[in-house]
Amino acid sequence: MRLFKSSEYAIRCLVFMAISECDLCPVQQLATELNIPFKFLGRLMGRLRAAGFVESVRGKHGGYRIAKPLEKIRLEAIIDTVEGLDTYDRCILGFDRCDEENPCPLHDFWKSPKAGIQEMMAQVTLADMVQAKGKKLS
Amino acid sequence: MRLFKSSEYAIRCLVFMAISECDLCPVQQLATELNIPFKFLGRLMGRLRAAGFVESVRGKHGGYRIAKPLEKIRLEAIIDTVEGLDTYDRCILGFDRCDEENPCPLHDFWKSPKAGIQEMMAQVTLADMVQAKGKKLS
DNA sequence: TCTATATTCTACCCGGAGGTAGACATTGCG
DNA sequence: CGCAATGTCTACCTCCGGGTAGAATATAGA
Repeated sequence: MRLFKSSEYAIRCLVFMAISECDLCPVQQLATELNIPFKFLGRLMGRLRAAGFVESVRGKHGGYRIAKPLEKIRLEAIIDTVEGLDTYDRCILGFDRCDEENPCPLHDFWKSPKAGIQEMMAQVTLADMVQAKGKKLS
Repeated sequence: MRLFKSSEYAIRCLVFMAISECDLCPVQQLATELNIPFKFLGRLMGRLRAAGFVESVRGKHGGYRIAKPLEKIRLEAIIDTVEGLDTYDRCILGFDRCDEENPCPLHDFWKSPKAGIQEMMAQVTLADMVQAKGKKLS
């Protein structure tokens, strides 16, 4: 079980920006502080911008800032934007049509753990992550 | 959250063999019945054999059969053999040292879902899967 | 206006999981 | 023996997530 590297990066950047004193964070700063490849992060931030999580200011002294209230940015939404949610709502054996009528051998055993993951992702917001006791970002 | 294709294949094959009337299952039969690439499955079965889950008989009328009591084959062990367990016991943000002393922003939220997955994998055995109400294998 | 610092866009490379092909080894059976 | 059916081994191909490089564009400030 692991997120895509891109999702990890996105979450760490959003938490960093939420905590940061600065208003605008240039990609260079995020990349350096969080130890993320600069060019790669540039593209990722563009996608977070397109999705409405952040807004950008171009040119000198530009950068990114969070564009919504922290409570309105759910973990689920971040992951959905970056990598999609389909892998978190599928049969653990990969079957397209695995349901109560025609379940795979792991269907019942997988139900509860899967629900746990989904519930967590649906409830936790950026505000929760910022208020959490842990702030390790690199 | 998803298993490697190889893990899905391994689980489906083991359940199929456990259910099957036949003693020996040739790879060709498994590949056809379960719709798995033949050559690919050949290699995978070799690894399941090396790990002791199945044993093989070469030559005409050969094939594979399960080599241990079904109750002694845990889901955890299958997955460990095929893809390793490290991705199921790590920080969800990918940090090497993320613990109670120095937790990441998701550490506390991730604890319970992660434990749910690990517990499920550690408890479910091949016998459980065979007895489950669901037997969808393709 | 010019320059430095930004974002943004496009093209390419790398490694690993999944998949394919073919040769080789082993064995039952006519 | 000789053939057919099987497992076993090695080499290669494909796709995609991750990562790199460079040019184009925008803008604050001297």
